[in-house]
Amino acid sequence: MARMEDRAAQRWQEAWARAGLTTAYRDPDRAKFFALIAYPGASGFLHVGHLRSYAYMDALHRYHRARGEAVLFPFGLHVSGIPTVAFARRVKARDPVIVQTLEDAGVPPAVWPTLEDPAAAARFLGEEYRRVLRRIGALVDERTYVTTIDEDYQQFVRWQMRTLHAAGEVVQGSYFASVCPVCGPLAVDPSETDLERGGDAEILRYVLVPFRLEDGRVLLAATLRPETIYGVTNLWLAPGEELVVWHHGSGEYLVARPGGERLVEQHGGHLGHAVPAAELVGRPVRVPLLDRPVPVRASRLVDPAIGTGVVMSVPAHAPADAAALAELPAAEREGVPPPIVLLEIPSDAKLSSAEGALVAGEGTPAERALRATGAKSLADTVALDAATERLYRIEFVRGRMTVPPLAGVSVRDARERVEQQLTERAGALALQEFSKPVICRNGHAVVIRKVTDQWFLRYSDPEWKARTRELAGRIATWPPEYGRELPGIVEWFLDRPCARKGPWLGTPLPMDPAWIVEPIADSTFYMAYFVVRRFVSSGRIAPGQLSDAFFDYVFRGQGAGEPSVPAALQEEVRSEFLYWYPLDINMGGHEHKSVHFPVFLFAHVRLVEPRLQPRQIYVNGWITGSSGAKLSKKEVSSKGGRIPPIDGALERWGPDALRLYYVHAASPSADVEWSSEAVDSARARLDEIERLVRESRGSGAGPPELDAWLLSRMHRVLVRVRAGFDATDLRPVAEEVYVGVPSLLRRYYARGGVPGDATDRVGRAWTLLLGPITPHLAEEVGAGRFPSLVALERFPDPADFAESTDAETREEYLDRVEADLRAVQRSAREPGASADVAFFIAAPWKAAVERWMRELLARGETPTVRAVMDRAAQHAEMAAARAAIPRYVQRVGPLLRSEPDAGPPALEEHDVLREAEGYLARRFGFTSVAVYREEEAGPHDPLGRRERSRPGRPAFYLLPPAAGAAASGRPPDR
RNA sequence: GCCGGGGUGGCCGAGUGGCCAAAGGCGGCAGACUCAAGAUCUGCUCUCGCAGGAGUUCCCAGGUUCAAAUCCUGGCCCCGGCACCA
Repeated sequence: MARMEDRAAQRWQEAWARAGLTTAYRDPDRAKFFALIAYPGASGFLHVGHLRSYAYMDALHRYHRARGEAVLFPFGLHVSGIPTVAFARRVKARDPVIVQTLEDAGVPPAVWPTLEDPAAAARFLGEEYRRVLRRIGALVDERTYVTTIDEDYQQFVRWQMRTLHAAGEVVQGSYFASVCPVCGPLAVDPSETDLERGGDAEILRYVLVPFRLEDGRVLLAATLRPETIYGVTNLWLAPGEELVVWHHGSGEYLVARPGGERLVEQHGGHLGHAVPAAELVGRPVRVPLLDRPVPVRASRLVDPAIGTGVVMSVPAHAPADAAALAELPAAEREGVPPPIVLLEIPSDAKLSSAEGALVAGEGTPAERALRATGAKSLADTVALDAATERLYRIEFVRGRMTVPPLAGVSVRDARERVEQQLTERAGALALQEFSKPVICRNGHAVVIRKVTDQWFLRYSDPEWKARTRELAGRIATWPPEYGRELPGIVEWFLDRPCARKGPWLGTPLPMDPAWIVEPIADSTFYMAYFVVRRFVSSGRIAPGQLSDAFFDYVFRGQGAGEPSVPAALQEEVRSEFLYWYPLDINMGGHEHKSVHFPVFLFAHVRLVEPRLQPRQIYVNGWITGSSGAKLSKKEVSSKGGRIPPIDGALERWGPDALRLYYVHAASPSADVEWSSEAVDSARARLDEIERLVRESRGSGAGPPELDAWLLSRMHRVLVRVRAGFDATDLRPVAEEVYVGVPSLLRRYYARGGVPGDATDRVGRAWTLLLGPITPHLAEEVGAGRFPSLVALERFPDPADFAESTDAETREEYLDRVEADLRAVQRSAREPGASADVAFFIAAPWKAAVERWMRELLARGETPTVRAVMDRAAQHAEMAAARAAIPRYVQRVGPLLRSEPDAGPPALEEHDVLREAEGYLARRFGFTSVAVYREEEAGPHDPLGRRERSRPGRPAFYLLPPAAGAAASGRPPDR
């Protein structure tokens, strides 16, 4: 069945394409809507998670089209950088995970070898993505399709880089890049597309402090806390370690070999002969800045692979140093000065209880931390690491220096100052290092190398930044919180490398073609290029004609344009650009919040005039796996995976159930854990809706008041649906269209309505409402009801459906009555067993009394019995009720406060209930329904229930069935 | 530490002063339909109550108010980013 439906879906998709919906056109008489999804990267096959944003975006485009706007929904593929190269490499290696996805996607093994070439893989994946988008019914403009390695796109990127360069925003400087000494530069990235492991490594920045031996050679100690120089009591080397001499300038530095190699990468120089640690242990070195002698000692705490293999010992503040000293034989401890406390936590610092426990008690901070965490020796690595991490953190955030030159200075500031002094006066150096080993795909250790001619985009440029921050502060965002964050992100944005050297896909940097423009930098302004691309793909402009002059003219209105392009054509492109721009929405996942979206704003600020700046950024959540993490390839698999691959999902549920699921599952910016069950239920809901829409056609005639109610409610549905779409908030839209309307119709039928003119009108409008989110279903149920395609129809207008306050008031009143009946039935011993009901409509005086009481409340007075009675005395018609008023005032008084001040409904309760008798009998299984006015109900109300009646809330008396009839327990039915 | 969010019923998730014991969904229970199952439909799903009511709830503790999930103060905890740090 699913397969059949899938075929039907395909038929509609073809019909849309034939109707020209996959080609945008400009219409100067109409408003336009231009919105897109941030380029997906071509790293493999799409899975069900990727389609969420497309479902959203397509629904928005379809809505805007139905509102009569010209829409442009472009699609292109980002293949720059490493992911596509990595994909091709994994195909070549026949990586089992990749092989599985190839099989799932139905790619015949004969094709696999062609995917071993990155450019071919990129083209292949692009076609694959387009096929999937068609299959879910997304109406993307076919002529915009482009990949970032197409010749015309590269022309565009070259223009962009040259323009930024000319504006002084592309500069060269030095940079520490991650490099495999064998394979070349690569990206250290958690996705590890290029790495075997270590993708989550961070780059640490050590300060290398020179400690001079009496013979002039220097031990270079690596530290992350240079301010602790004031507390150094000795140096540590690893026992048995072999140091090497690093010759740099005129100096001879002693360091462990791994650190020496890093130093050569980052500072040059060369490594000389080896020096055993044993030769150095016991000798004195001088602490720079302080010129104080301290001894060298050996301890197993030192890992020669980390830093320089030379460690400053600060036993007062480093738990590990304290533990190491304690392990030293007494003889060796001789000559090591006592711990020096160099900072303290001010007594008035606000500490959490955990922090307080760590720094409480006697002894040095390190001793206290050891005590608090229970770390006994260097062997307790877990406890020791905890002690170190927690103490460092508290001291850094809260600590104040106590040693003379810096007394009172915060540790944060002291660190900066000490580093500066060490660098200027003592010749300290910096060393960058990964926090954990990083291994490339070919098994080599990755290093950090200093690159002196790195190309940067100068995002720190104050003028550029200021203008971008201004845009960031006013651009619309979804969710709105992101808009509050965005200016800060822009503010802190640093210069970014914008090109790399390496075997990557992308555009050579025009100023220096040995460099490839980096993947973030080549996709900041491409939204504009989509407009031009439509002329290239239709053959009207050749890639070779896309000169700088052409782009200057089209995007910036500068110069005379490209001579080889006819002026009229060039003018057409320019108008087209000015028509579609500014971009209405750029939509992308969280991962774009701190990089892509900011640089997208930067680029626009620099390249186009203010009126063309983008209007909205839309951050959508992910579909996540069971752990809440992004879907992994392992989870998405036909074999053993919990989540079906895309084609499988489309076959199983059809495109619309998926689309509804995406839109309805959660707030768009929230992550949602994938749930097949939820898609099942979306599927079931659509089946029910299809039935209801089909049933809505008929020739019956229902009660006219009921029809009025239905149409009036539909009016409100339309108002809310349009508001939701206009605010790009689709979840409430889905709520109305897929939950609200069905329950509306069900209620209509239950109340005695029949398919006829009213339901037909609702059915037609509803079909149109279904269009944006579930377009295939809309076409199915719309066939024969509309002249051609539903997708070509105008969105329904609330004005087409008359509001009727009377009708709605009446139904609300009945709702209220039903709720009361149910409440009583619920609390009764035998629920649902009532046989007869008698209603008592409140006497008219009650409405007057309630009105008076409200007036008193409104004046801030308490509605006392006396006040009401005084007033009643002036009204002759109230005389008969005098005895009942006090009790009524007392009962109703407290209730009025919490009830809305709407007053009693404007309707004739008696008539409404009489008309609803049949309905209530069916609904509650009553054998008879009677309605009386309170003042004439005496004989029918042996228990005096009629007194309970209030205006708008009739009292009633439920009569249990006669003993014999009770057993039947006739259930309610519609 | 800074910036931005957040803590709601078995679960997900709406809700920012008053028909809120709190939408909707999921899950659960009961019934209708069915030979049966599924689907669908109806009702219920904090506690108590043989009459439409009462009690106690929206992380915790205070406060403002006639009225607080919603506002204020303090606390605990969680998430994202940056910074910082092993």
